[in-house]
Amino acid sequence: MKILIIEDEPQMLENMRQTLEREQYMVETAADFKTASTKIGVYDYDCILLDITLPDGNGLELLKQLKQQGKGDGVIIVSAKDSLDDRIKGLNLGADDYLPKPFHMAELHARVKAIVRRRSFDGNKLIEIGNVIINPESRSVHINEKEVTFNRKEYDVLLYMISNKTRLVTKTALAEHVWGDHIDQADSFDFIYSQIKNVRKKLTDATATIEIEAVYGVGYKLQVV
Amino acid sequence: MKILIIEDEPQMLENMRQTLEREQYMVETAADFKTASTKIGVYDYDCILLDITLPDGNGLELLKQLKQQGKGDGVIIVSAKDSLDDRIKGLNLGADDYLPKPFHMAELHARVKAIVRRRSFDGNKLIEIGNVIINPESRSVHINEKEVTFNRKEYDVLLYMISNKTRLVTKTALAEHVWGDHIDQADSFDFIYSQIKNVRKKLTDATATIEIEAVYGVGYKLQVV
DNA sequence: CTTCTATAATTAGAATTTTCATGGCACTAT
DNA sequence: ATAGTGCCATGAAAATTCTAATTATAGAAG
Repeated sequence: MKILIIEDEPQMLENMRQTLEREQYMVETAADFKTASTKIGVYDYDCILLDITLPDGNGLELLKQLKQQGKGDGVIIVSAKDSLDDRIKGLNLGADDYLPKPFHMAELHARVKAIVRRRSFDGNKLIEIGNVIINPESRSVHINEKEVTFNRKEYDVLLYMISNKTRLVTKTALAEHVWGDHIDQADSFDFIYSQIKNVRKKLTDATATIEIEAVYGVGYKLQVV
Repeated sequence: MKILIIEDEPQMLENMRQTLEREQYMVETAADFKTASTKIGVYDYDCILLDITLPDGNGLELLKQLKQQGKGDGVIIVSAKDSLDDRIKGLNLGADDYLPKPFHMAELHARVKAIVRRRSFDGNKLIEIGNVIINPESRSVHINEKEVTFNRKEYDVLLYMISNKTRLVTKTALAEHVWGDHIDQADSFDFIYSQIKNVRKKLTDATATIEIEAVYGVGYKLQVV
């Protein structure tokens, strides 16, 4: 279950991220209009949390754009100004829900849950590539019918790679998604190398039919062999 | 067994809470439409006591909404105005029972008990995993044909783990279901560790064929051995 | 085409940090 | 008083990051 949070206030963003990550959602973030737009262009999200006031544009504008691209499903508008006007505008533009700030984190969780459930009744879907099967609900990985245990970061890395199929995954994307706020300014990606190594080992040890291939200078790509 | 009381009159609310807590129910409360809606979005309740007159909306409206979400089971409407009209409306909307104010607390207890028993698979049935058998109605646990006594929290933990079979249970989920809103920001999960410790001890002392396995960094999982 | 160079990636193992288990104690509500 | 529960201190275990040495890669220079 993949969620994009678009929010420019760092503290707020972090709270939201933590709340949702605790519930095992895959969270990605964007702090401005532009990054949000590009991310949505590349990935599909099950739910998008959209702050209206962004440094480089208006959230409603973005929503309009998304609707045109057919990517505007599962959008929850988050806004400081609970003006009836904005609310109506947002819902008219096709937002699925409207959440006025300030709100309790439980409230956030509730709204997201509602949207996600409404959109997909497949709480129990398995992700399968090659002979690798992931069950997100139990956080378990099966390779060749056998269960293989991955610890947290390893699992996150694998899941992220797999959910991007054979698309190229940049190291920054990987870092941002799996490590979140921990990255300061891409000083070094050593911690990624470590985890990639472990994941690869576990994959080959279990003779998986997928492998993680490095793309020099950019990142990694999944390869089905 | 988790119950939500939706009631805006503080004194009444307190009375109801005390009555039901005495009977070992896990009680949560909401004083208005909005918080009620939020809570139901996040948690699952075995029974919902719904006052019709709320400060920020009509209880029947909430019921309608719940039914649409598929969360409208086990609802008992509590209302001061015993108008035939409201009663019929409520039951037509799919409420399971209707309790006119004023009522005796014993009456409340009886109705709740009836609903809980009627609707749940746990009402009369036994839950069995490995050599562990739980009778939810009497809150008793049998392991290897022998009765083992679990304290309230211990029992709740065990029941929640078992009702999730071998699914992964995150610590937040456990906290929410067993401790309810007692925890605000879950800075530490020490209270979970304590109870897990006790439950494990009782399980192994009685040579149960199930065990609670920690999933590092995430939560717990039940294992049948 | 080959060699060179700077940068990137891999790897193993050490160091650190996080998470979990456990026993005992203190508080609370019977 | 007594049992249940949460809190704390401690230690153990596991996961993650860091370090440093090694190898691979792309592109420039010869």
